Amino acid sequence: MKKSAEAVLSSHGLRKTGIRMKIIDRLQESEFAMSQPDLEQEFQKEADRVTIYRTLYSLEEKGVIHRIIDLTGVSRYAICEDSCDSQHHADEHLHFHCLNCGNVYCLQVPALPSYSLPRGYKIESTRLSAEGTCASCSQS
Amino acid sequence: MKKSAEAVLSSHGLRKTGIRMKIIDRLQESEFAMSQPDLEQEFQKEADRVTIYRTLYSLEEKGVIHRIIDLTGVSRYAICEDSCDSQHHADEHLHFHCLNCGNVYCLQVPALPSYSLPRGYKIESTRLSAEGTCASCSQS
DNA sequence: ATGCAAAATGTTACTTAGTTGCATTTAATT
DNA sequence: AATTAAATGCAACTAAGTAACATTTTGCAT
Ligand SMILES: [Mn+2]
Ligand SMILES: [Mn+2]
Ligand SMILES: [Zn+2]
Ligand SMILES: [Zn+2]
Repeated sequence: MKKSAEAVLSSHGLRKTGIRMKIIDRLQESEFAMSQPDLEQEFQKEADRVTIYRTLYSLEEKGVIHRIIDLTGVSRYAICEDSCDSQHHADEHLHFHCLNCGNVYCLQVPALPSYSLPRGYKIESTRLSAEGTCASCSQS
Repeated sequence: MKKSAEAVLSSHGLRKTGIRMKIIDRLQESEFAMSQPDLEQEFQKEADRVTIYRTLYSLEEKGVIHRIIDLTGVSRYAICEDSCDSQHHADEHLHFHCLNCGNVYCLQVPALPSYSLPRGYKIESTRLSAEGTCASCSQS
Protein backbone atom coordinates (compact mmCIF):
# COMPACT_ATOMS: atom_id res chain seq x y z
CA MET A 1 0.00 0.00 0.00
CA LYS A 2 2.23 2.77 1.29
CA LYS A 3 5.53 3.19 -0.42
CA SER A 4 8.62 3.40 1.76
CA ALA A 5 9.92 6.88 2.43
CA GLU A 6 13.08 5.94 0.62
CA ALA A 7 11.16 4.94 -2.51
CA VAL A 8 9.10 8.11 -2.34
CA LEU A 9 12.17 10.28 -2.19
CA SER A 10 13.98 8.64 -5.04
CA SER A 11 10.91 8.52 -7.27
CA HIS A 12 10.48 12.25 -6.81
CA GLY A 13 14.10 13.12 -7.38
CA LEU A 14 14.91 14.07 -3.82
CA ARG A 15 18.01 13.18 -1.88
CA LYS A 16 17.61 10.76 0.97
CA THR A 17 18.11 12.43 4.34
CA GLY A 18 17.12 11.44 7.83
CA ILE A 19 14.57 14.12 8.55
CA ARG A 20 12.88 13.79 5.15
CA MET A 21 12.29 10.11 5.73
CA LYS A 22 11.00 10.70 9.22
CA ILE A 23 8.61 13.40 8.07
CA ILE A 24 7.30 11.28 5.22
CA ASP A 25 6.80 8.33 7.56
CA ARG A 26 5.06 10.52 10.09
CA LEU A 27 2.69 12.07 7.58
CA GLN A 28 1.93 8.69 6.05
CA GLU A 29 0.74 7.32 9.35
CA SER A 30 -1.19 10.43 10.37
CA GLU A 31 -4.97 10.58 10.06
CA PHE A 32 -4.83 14.32 9.50
CA ALA A 33 -2.63 17.07 8.14
CA MET A 34 0.25 18.33 10.24
CA SER A 35 1.86 21.75 10.55
CA GLN A 36 5.48 22.72 10.88
CA PRO A 37 4.96 23.52 14.58
CA ASP A 38 3.46 20.04 15.04
CA LEU A 39 6.46 18.44 13.40
CA GLU A 40 8.93 20.72 15.11
CA GLN A 41 7.66 19.52 18.44
CA GLU A 42 7.99 15.87 17.46
CA PHE A 43 11.37 16.15 15.81
CA GLN A 44 13.16 18.81 17.78
CA LYS A 45 15.98 16.41 18.53
CA GLU A 46 16.29 15.26 14.94
CA ALA A 47 16.40 18.55 13.06
CA ASP A 48 16.45 22.29 13.29
CA ARG A 49 13.16 24.14 12.88
CA VAL A 50 14.32 25.84 9.71
CA THR A 51 15.26 22.51 8.20
CA ILE A 52 11.73 21.30 8.83
CA TYR A 53 10.36 24.32 6.96
CA ARG A 54 12.71 23.61 4.09
CA THR A 55 11.87 19.93 4.08
CA LEU A 56 8.19 20.72 3.80
CA TYR A 57 8.90 23.19 1.04
CA SER A 58 10.87 20.61 -0.97
CA LEU A 59 8.37 17.82 -0.43
CA GLU A 60 5.53 20.06 -1.56
CA GLU A 61 7.40 21.32 -4.57
CA LYS A 62 8.10 17.78 -5.76
CA GLY A 63 4.54 16.57 -5.27
CA VAL A 64 5.08 14.37 -2.22
CA ILE A 65 2.85 16.41 0.08
CA HIS A 66 0.26 19.15 -0.34
CA ARG A 67 -0.47 22.18 1.81
CA ILE A 68 -3.77 23.12 3.37
CA ILE A 69 -4.18 26.46 5.11
CA ASP A 70 -6.18 25.96 8.25
CA LEU A 71 -8.74 28.29 9.77
CA THR A 72 -6.05 30.17 11.68
CA GLY A 73 -3.95 30.73 8.58
CA VAL A 74 -1.32 28.14 9.46
CA SER A 75 -0.11 25.69 6.80
CA ARG A 76 -0.72 22.01 7.37
CA TYR A 77 0.61 19.22 5.20
CA ALA A 78 -0.65 15.85 4.05
CA ILE A 79 0.65 13.13 1.75
CA CYS A 80 -0.38 13.53 -1.88
CA GLU A 81 -2.17 11.25 -4.28
CA ASP A 82 0.25 8.92 -6.05
CA SER A 83 -0.23 10.80 -9.28
CA CYS A 84 1.17 14.09 -7.96
CA ASP A 85 4.55 15.29 -9.08
CA SER A 86 6.48 18.52 -9.49
CA GLN A 87 4.49 19.38 -12.59
CA HIS A 88 1.03 18.90 -11.20
CA HIS A 89 -0.78 18.43 -7.95
CA ALA A 90 -3.95 16.39 -8.26
CA ASP A 91 -5.28 16.66 -4.72
CA GLU A 92 -8.78 17.72 -5.59
CA HIS A 93 -10.53 16.29 -2.59
CA LEU A 94 -12.36 17.89 0.30
CA HIS A 95 -10.60 19.31 3.32
CA PHE A 96 -12.57 19.04 6.50
CA HIS A 97 -11.64 21.44 9.30
CA CYS A 98 -12.79 20.31 12.73
CA LEU A 99 -13.94 23.26 14.80
CA ASN A 100 -13.41 21.27 17.97
CA CYS A 101 -9.92 19.77 17.73
CA GLY A 102 -8.61 21.92 14.89
CA ASN A 103 -7.48 18.97 12.83
CA VAL A 104 -7.76 19.02 9.05
CA TYR A 105 -8.73 15.80 7.28
CA CYS A 106 -8.38 14.90 3.62
CA LEU A 107 -11.62 13.26 2.50
CA GLN A 108 -12.42 11.76 -0.86
CA VAL A 109 -15.64 13.01 -2.40
CA PRO A 110 -17.34 11.72 -5.55
CA ALA A 111 -16.52 14.74 -7.70
CA LEU A 112 -15.76 18.36 -7.37
CA PRO A 113 -18.50 20.70 -8.57
CA SER A 114 -18.32 22.59 -11.80
CA TYR A 115 -19.79 26.05 -12.15
CA SER A 116 -19.55 29.11 -14.30
CA LEU A 117 -17.87 32.34 -13.36
CA PRO A 118 -18.16 35.89 -14.69
CA ARG A 119 -16.46 36.67 -17.97
CA GLY A 120 -12.68 36.97 -17.72
CA TYR A 121 -11.99 34.74 -14.73
CA LYS A 122 -9.72 31.85 -15.65
CA ILE A 123 -9.87 28.94 -13.26
CA GLU A 124 -6.77 26.89 -12.60
CA SER A 125 -8.06 24.80 -9.73
CA THR A 126 -11.01 24.46 -7.43
CA ARG A 127 -11.10 23.76 -3.74
CA LEU A 128 -13.88 22.44 -1.61
CA SER A 129 -13.69 22.55 2.13
CA ALA A 130 -16.01 22.10 5.05
CA GLU A 131 -16.13 22.97 8.70
CA GLY A 132 -17.78 21.05 11.46
CA THR A 133 -17.09 18.29 13.94
CA CYS A 134 -14.83 15.41 12.98
CA ALA A 135 -15.68 11.76 13.51
CA SER A 136 -13.37 11.45 16.46
CA CYS A 137 -14.74 14.56 18.17
CA SER A 138 -18.40 13.79 17.55
CA GLN A 139 -18.36 10.38 19.21
CA SER A 140 -16.64 11.48 22.39
CA MET B 1 -28.33 49.99 -3.06
CA LYS B 2 -25.52 50.28 -0.55
CA LYS B 3 -26.56 51.33 2.91
CA SER B 4 -24.68 54.18 4.53
CA ALA B 5 -21.96 53.17 6.95
CA GLU B 6 -23.93 54.90 9.67
CA ALA B 7 -27.03 52.83 8.94
CA VAL B 8 -24.98 49.65 8.82
CA LEU B 9 -23.45 50.32 12.22
CA SER B 10 -26.70 51.15 13.95
CA SER B 11 -28.57 48.23 12.40
CA HIS B 12 -25.90 45.87 13.71
CA GLY B 13 -25.74 47.36 17.16
CA LEU B 14 -22.34 48.98 16.83
CA ARG B 15 -21.32 52.42 18.00
CA LYS B 16 -20.60 54.97 15.35
CA THR B 17 -16.91 55.83 15.24
CA GLY B 18 -14.79 57.48 12.58
CA ILE B 19 -12.61 54.54 11.65
CA ARG B 20 -15.52 52.08 11.55
CA MET B 21 -17.35 54.26 9.05
CA LYS B 22 -14.26 54.72 6.94
CA ILE B 23 -13.54 51.00 6.87
CA ILE B 24 -17.11 50.14 5.96
CA ASP B 25 -17.10 52.74 3.20
CA ARG B 26 -13.79 51.48 1.92
CA LEU B 27 -14.84 47.85 1.84
CA GLN B 28 -18.15 48.73 0.20
CA GLU B 29 -16.41 50.39 -2.70
CA SER B 30 -13.72 47.72 -3.09
CA GLU B 31 -13.96 45.10 -5.82
CA PHE B 32 -12.07 42.64 -3.66
CA ALA B 33 -11.41 41.67 -0.07
CA MET B 34 -8.92 43.71 1.95
CA SER B 35 -6.53 42.76 4.72
CA GLN B 36 -5.62 44.59 7.90
CA PRO B 37 -2.23 45.52 6.40
CA ASP B 38 -4.03 46.95 3.35
CA LEU B 39 -6.27 49.04 5.56
CA GLU B 40 -3.49 49.99 7.92
CA GLN B 41 -1.62 51.50 5.04
CA GLU B 42 -4.62 53.52 3.88
CA PHE B 43 -5.70 54.69 7.30
CA GLN B 44 -2.46 55.09 9.20
CA LYS B 45 -3.31 58.70 9.94
CA GLU B 46 -6.84 57.92 11.04
CA ALA B 47 -6.31 55.07 13.48
CA ASP B 48 -3.82 52.89 15.29
CA ARG B 49 -3.05 49.51 13.78
CA VAL B 50 -4.50 47.67 16.75
CA THR B 51 -7.71 49.64 16.45
CA ILE B 52 -8.02 48.45 12.87
CA TYR B 53 -7.64 44.85 14.02
CA ARG B 54 -10.30 45.42 16.64
CA THR B 55 -12.59 47.15 14.20
CA LEU B 56 -12.38 44.20 11.83
CA TYR B 57 -13.03 41.84 14.71
CA SER B 58 -16.15 43.72 15.76
CA LEU B 59 -17.49 44.10 12.25
CA GLU B 60 -17.05 40.41 11.59
CA GLU B 61 -18.60 39.39 14.86
CA LYS B 62 -21.72 41.45 14.15
CA GLY B 63 -22.14 40.18 10.60
CA VAL B 64 -21.08 43.31 8.73
CA ILE B 65 -18.04 41.73 7.08
CA HIS B 66 -16.73 38.22 6.60
CA ARG B 67 -13.20 36.89 6.63
CA ILE B 68 -11.44 34.96 3.90
CA ILE B 69 -8.01 33.46 4.51
CA ASP B 70 -5.89 34.01 1.44
CA LEU B 71 -3.30 31.67 -0.04
CA THR B 72 -0.58 33.10 2.20
CA GLY B 73 -2.64 32.61 5.36
CA VAL B 74 -3.50 36.28 5.80
CA SER B 75 -7.08 37.31 6.62
CA ARG B 76 -8.93 39.46 4.13
CA TYR B 77 -12.32 41.00 4.66
CA ALA B 78 -15.33 41.76 2.51
CA ILE B 79 -18.79 43.16 3.10
CA CYS B 80 -21.41 40.55 3.96
CA GLU B 81 -24.73 39.68 2.42
CA ASP B 82 -27.53 41.79 3.85
CA SER B 83 -28.91 38.81 5.70
CA CYS B 84 -25.83 38.29 7.85
CA ASP B 85 -25.90 39.15 11.51
CA SER B 86 -24.19 38.21 14.73
CA GLN B 87 -26.12 34.93 14.86
CA HIS B 88 -25.39 33.70 11.39
CA HIS B 89 -23.15 34.38 8.46
CA ALA B 90 -24.72 33.50 5.11
CA ASP B 91 -21.80 34.17 2.81
CA GLU B 92 -21.91 30.91 0.95
CA HIS B 93 -20.46 32.11 -2.29
CA LEU B 94 -17.24 31.35 -4.09
CA HIS B 95 -13.94 33.01 -3.25
CA PHE B 96 -11.66 33.46 -6.18
CA HIS B 97 -7.96 33.86 -5.42
CA CYS B 98 -5.98 35.47 -8.22
CA LEU B 99 -2.55 33.90 -8.53
CA ASN B 100 -1.28 36.97 -10.34
CA CYS B 101 -2.33 39.96 -8.25
CA GLY B 102 -3.21 38.12 -5.06
CA ASN B 103 -6.64 39.67 -4.78
CA VAL B 104 -9.58 37.68 -3.47
CA TYR B 105 -12.98 38.22 -5.07
CA CYS B 106 -16.41 37.26 -3.77
CA LEU B 107 -18.37 35.72 -6.65
CA GLN B 108 -21.95 34.55 -6.65
CA VAL B 109 -22.42 31.02 -7.91
CA PRO B 110 -25.71 29.23 -8.60
CA ALA B 111 -25.50 26.85 -5.67
CA LEU B 112 -22.99 25.24 -3.44
CA PRO B 113 -22.50 21.52 -4.03
CA SER B 114 -23.84 18.89 -1.72
CA TYR B 115 -21.94 15.69 -1.05
CA SER B 116 -21.72 12.92 1.44
CA LEU B 117 -18.97 12.41 3.96
CA PRO B 118 -17.79 9.40 5.95
CA ARG B 119 -19.81 8.41 8.97
CA GLY B 120 -19.36 10.67 11.97
CA TYR B 121 -18.41 13.90 10.28
CA LYS B 122 -20.91 16.67 11.05
CA ILE B 123 -20.87 19.53 8.59
CA GLU B 124 -21.58 23.04 9.79
CA SER B 125 -20.69 24.92 6.63
CA THR B 126 -19.15 24.40 3.24
CA ARG B 127 -16.72 26.57 1.34
CA LEU B 128 -15.94 26.66 -2.32
CA SER B 129 -12.93 28.50 -3.62
CA ALA B 130 -10.97 28.71 -6.81
CA GLU B 131 -7.56 29.84 -7.93
CA GLY B 132 -6.62 31.29 -11.25
CA THR B 133 -6.38 34.60 -13.03
CA CYS B 134 -8.86 37.34 -12.28
CA ALA B 135 -10.72 39.32 -14.93
CA SER B 136 -8.56 42.36 -14.46
CA CYS B 137 -5.31 40.40 -14.70
CA SER B 138 -6.35 38.27 -17.68
CA GLN B 139 -7.15 41.18 -19.96
CA SER B 140 -3.94 43.08 -19.37
C1' DA C 1 37.67 3.78 -1.88
C1' DT C 2 38.49 8.97 -2.80
C1' DG C 3 37.50 13.37 -4.24
C1' DC C 4 34.30 16.67 -5.75
C1' DA C 5 30.24 19.86 -6.42
C1' DA C 6 25.77 20.57 -5.48
C1' DA C 7 22.43 20.18 -2.18
C1' DA C 8 21.02 20.07 2.56
C1' DT C 9 21.63 21.56 7.23
C1' DG C 10 22.45 24.51 11.56
C1' DT C 11 22.57 28.86 13.49
C1' DT C 12 21.35 33.45 13.96
C1' DA C 13 18.85 37.22 12.84
C1' DC C 14 14.96 39.09 10.90
C1' DT C 15 10.01 40.06 9.09
C1' DT C 16 5.21 40.21 9.51
C1' DA C 17 0.52 39.20 11.16
C1' DG C 18 -1.79 39.08 14.99
C1' DT C 19 -2.62 39.49 20.36
C1' DT C 20 -2.59 41.33 25.21
C1' DG C 21 -2.62 44.63 29.07
C1' DC C 22 -3.45 48.95 30.64
C1' DA C 23 -4.19 53.83 30.76
C1' DT C 24 -6.94 57.37 28.34
C1' DT C 25 -10.62 59.05 25.56
C1' DT C 26 -15.14 59.03 23.53
C1' DA C 27 -20.03 57.62 22.31
C1' DA C 28 -24.41 57.07 23.84
C1' DT C 29 -27.69 57.45 27.41
C1' DT C 30 -29.71 59.73 31.49
C1' DA D 1 -23.86 68.24 32.10
C1' DA D 2 -22.77 63.81 34.39
C1' DT D 3 -22.13 58.94 33.96
C1' DT D 4 -20.42 54.68 32.26
C1' DA D 5 -19.52 51.18 29.08
C1' DA D 6 -17.22 50.82 24.97
C1' DA D 7 -13.56 52.22 21.96
C1' DT D 8 -8.95 53.82 21.25
C1' DG D 9 -3.74 54.49 21.62
C1' DC D 10 0.41 52.82 22.99
C1' DA D 11 3.88 49.52 24.24
C1' DA D 12 5.20 45.04 24.68
C1' DC D 13 4.73 40.58 23.19
C1' DT D 14 3.79 35.92 20.49
C1' DA D 15 4.17 32.91 16.70
C1' DA D 16 4.71 31.55 11.86
C1' DG D 17 7.57 32.02 8.43
C1' DT D 18 11.94 33.80 5.74
C1' DA D 19 16.87 35.09 4.61
C1' DA D 20 21.96 34.98 4.88
C1' DC D 21 25.84 32.48 5.40
C1' DA D 22 29.07 29.17 7.14
C1' DT D 23 29.42 24.05 7.64
C1' DT D 24 28.24 19.38 6.62
C1' DT D 25 26.47 15.69 3.87
C1' DT D 26 24.72 13.28 -0.27
C1' DG D 27 25.22 11.25 -4.69
C1' DC D 28 28.15 10.73 -8.36
C1' DA D 29 32.40 10.54 -11.08
C1' DT D 30 36.77 9.17 -10.94
MN1 LIG E 1 -5.64 16.82 1.17
MN1 LIG F 1 -17.08 36.66 0.27
ZN1 LIG G 1 -12.08 17.04 15.81
ZN1 LIG H 1 -5.60 39.42 -10.48
